Amino acid sequence: MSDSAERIARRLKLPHLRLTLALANTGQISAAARALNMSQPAASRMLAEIERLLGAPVCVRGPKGVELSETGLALAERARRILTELSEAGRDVVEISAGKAGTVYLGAVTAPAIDLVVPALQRLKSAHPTIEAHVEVGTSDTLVPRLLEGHLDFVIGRVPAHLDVSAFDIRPVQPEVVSLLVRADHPMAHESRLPLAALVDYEWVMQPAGTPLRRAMEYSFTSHGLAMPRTSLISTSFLVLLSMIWRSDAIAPVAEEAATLLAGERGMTRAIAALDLDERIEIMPYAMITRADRHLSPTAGLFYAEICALIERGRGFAPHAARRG
DNA sequence: GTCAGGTTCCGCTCCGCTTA
DNA sequence: TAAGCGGAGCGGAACCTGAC
Repeated sequence: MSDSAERIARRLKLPHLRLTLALANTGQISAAARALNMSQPAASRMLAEIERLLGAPVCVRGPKGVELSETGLALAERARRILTELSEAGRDVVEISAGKAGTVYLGAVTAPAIDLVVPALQRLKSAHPTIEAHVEVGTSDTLVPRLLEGHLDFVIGRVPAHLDVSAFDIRPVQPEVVSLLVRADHPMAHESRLPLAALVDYEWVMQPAGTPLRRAMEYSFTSHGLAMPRTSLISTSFLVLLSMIWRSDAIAPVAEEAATLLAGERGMTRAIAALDLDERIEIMPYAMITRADRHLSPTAGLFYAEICALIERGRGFAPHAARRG
């Protein structure tokens, strides 16, 4: 490390980082000051001190507020990570000193949320009754950025193509299989070994373009030389999807686990059925994803290990699994 | 001219260090 | 251990700047 970098590292304080981050979030010195419970002049002085220390402007002053400079943006990004780490450290200390499991924040795409997260929580609850899981279910495009921002401990999903995979520890699980849901009295509900070609004239409920499930369906149709069927509704909401197929002849592709939960032999409803396709449609494998530069909290580690154990026992990791160190 | 937002100046309080 | 000193941090008031 150079002398000037060493000098900056030695003199930069946590309030400096908090202010830089607050400036990034609010775009105003006065608003940042309010957010940090300090006066605006004090924040202004602290900002000048940071700029003196760095030897570069942190932000560009304007009549309606401030805009972070390149230096400011870089510092704010570091500040976000450092303050998140500190918050995580606090959580670790509380959990360890209390001698009990605390809270885990995780994200999952639909299938593993049903098939892995819920059973893992049930198993952990017997040994750790105080454990609490905050589960965000969504698409990988929304979940993985939240992992990077420090809002989630880990994600069960896929790393979006635009993100650098070296930022993550990735442990692939086996591929997801697609099921097609319809209402129970749908004209095709009782047909067996249906070819895709028999379904192209119906309306479909799809996930947004670019999502793995949508791409798997697009690939299946085009590989059979079929045109994509008419999409009447695009939604990531499972409830909206169910409402649509329940009220119409629409067909909705979902993860097999979700279909089993709803329409399986011991499923939750008799109003929904899964079509019997004559082929197996697979989505690219999802994975256990953690941030490469961050250790899991004790509780998150416990949850992660329980899910891995479930996978090992019941399903198995994909052959090319990359084990965490 | 008015308003919103930032800077500067001044004084107060708190805290750590030094010294008797 | 207590008193004195100096620096850091903060708030209030006044002032500056640019947009409308």
